[in-house]
Amino acid sequence: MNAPEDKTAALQKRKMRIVDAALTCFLENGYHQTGVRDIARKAGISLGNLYNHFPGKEAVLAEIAALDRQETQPFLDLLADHSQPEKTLKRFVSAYADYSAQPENVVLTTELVGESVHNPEIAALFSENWTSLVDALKNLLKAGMADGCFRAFSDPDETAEMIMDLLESLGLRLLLADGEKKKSAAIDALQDFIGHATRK
Amino acid sequence: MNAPEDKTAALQKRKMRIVDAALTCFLENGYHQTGVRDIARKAGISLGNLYNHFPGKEAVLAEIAALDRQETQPFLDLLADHSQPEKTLKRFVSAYADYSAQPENVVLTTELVGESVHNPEIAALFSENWTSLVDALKNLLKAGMADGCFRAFSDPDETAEMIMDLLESLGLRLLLADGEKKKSAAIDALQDFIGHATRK
DNA sequence: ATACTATGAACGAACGATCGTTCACTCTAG
DNA sequence: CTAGAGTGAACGATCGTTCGTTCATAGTAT
Repeated sequence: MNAPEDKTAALQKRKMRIVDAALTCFLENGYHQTGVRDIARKAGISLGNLYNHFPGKEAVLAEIAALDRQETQPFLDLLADHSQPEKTLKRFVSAYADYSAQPENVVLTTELVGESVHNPEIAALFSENWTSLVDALKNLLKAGMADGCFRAFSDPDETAEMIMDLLESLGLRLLLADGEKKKSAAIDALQDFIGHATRK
Repeated sequence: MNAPEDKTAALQKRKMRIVDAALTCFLENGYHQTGVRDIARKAGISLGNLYNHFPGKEAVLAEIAALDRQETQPFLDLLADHSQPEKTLKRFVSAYADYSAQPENVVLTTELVGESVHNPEIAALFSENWTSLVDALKNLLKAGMADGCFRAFSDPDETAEMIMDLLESLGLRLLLADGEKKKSAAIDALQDFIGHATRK
């Protein structure tokens, strides 16, 4: 076979296998309840070999948190469209609510937040994703203020953060209620609530 | 000394000492990072004696979650005043925001939520507190709709849950931002946001 | 082509620490 | 005398990490 890029690609594949396995474990049992052996077993590799790819357990979590950044890109793209701020906001809310309503995303976020409270390194990674979304949303709100389709927010940044809070909380609320019937009603109510809070 | 109520009272004191110690540990390092030995040491008792008062580590957390219910009582009282719903809502938001902005409350809630995701028993206790607050708030919103100071919410229950979400999220946001200057601005923006979302 | 060496992925036993829990025991108040 | 609060050693399990080893492959000198 050919050059070393074949090898490094294979290595990346292995790393991904480990990350996927770890993610599954963390979602099922939580970060602290998951042992390194659990991850290795689910990834189909040996315990020792895991340490050839990651310096330790926390590094695997950090990799997961870092990969999460890629997931936010589509939403950043969505928010970049300032031509019709009100429509863009509605579409963003709808899209992010769908994303946030997926149990796996809720559980991962919960795990990451819980770890962030006691672990600055994870907190930094987590805050990066958060800030980029809040910034993009804030800019959309400002654009909407400028062309008059939103009311004049005294603090667009805080407003953006509160809208993001509502979106993130939605998923957790649906998860802990575990009644399936509520999802669409909750999203409707959310659109309505944000609509009234932002209109002139 | 006198009757057995003296003894049971002393026992309760001990239990509280343990609960307090456990709470401190959980807040500092998280539930899973705290060992039973840490709790016993901080409570000033022996390891074995802790098991004379609690059947195990999880029971201590459950006790903390249960005690949390007492903290919500003042807010339930506050929300029971339906004479001027708009004023009551503002006062509730202000009071709960202050409560929620205290780091210890944020961290405890975070810990409890994180545990609830993987532990139905804790989830049940947590959901009890949550539901009582949401119900009281929902009733206030309905009263406000009836006498015309709020708009007609299509789903008052969802609205109440979203307002609670905003209040709970506020504390976490302030904690993770760890900039001290933002608190009053965040609360102002929150009042403004909720005000616009609920007015006619 | 053939032998030798170097590389590093892969492995699982083993390490020391710590986990939650149990237990046999002492001490003390009623 | 007795009930039970209080003690800390000890248990078996599991934790994250390290270690010595094997082995397939790549490169190189012959």
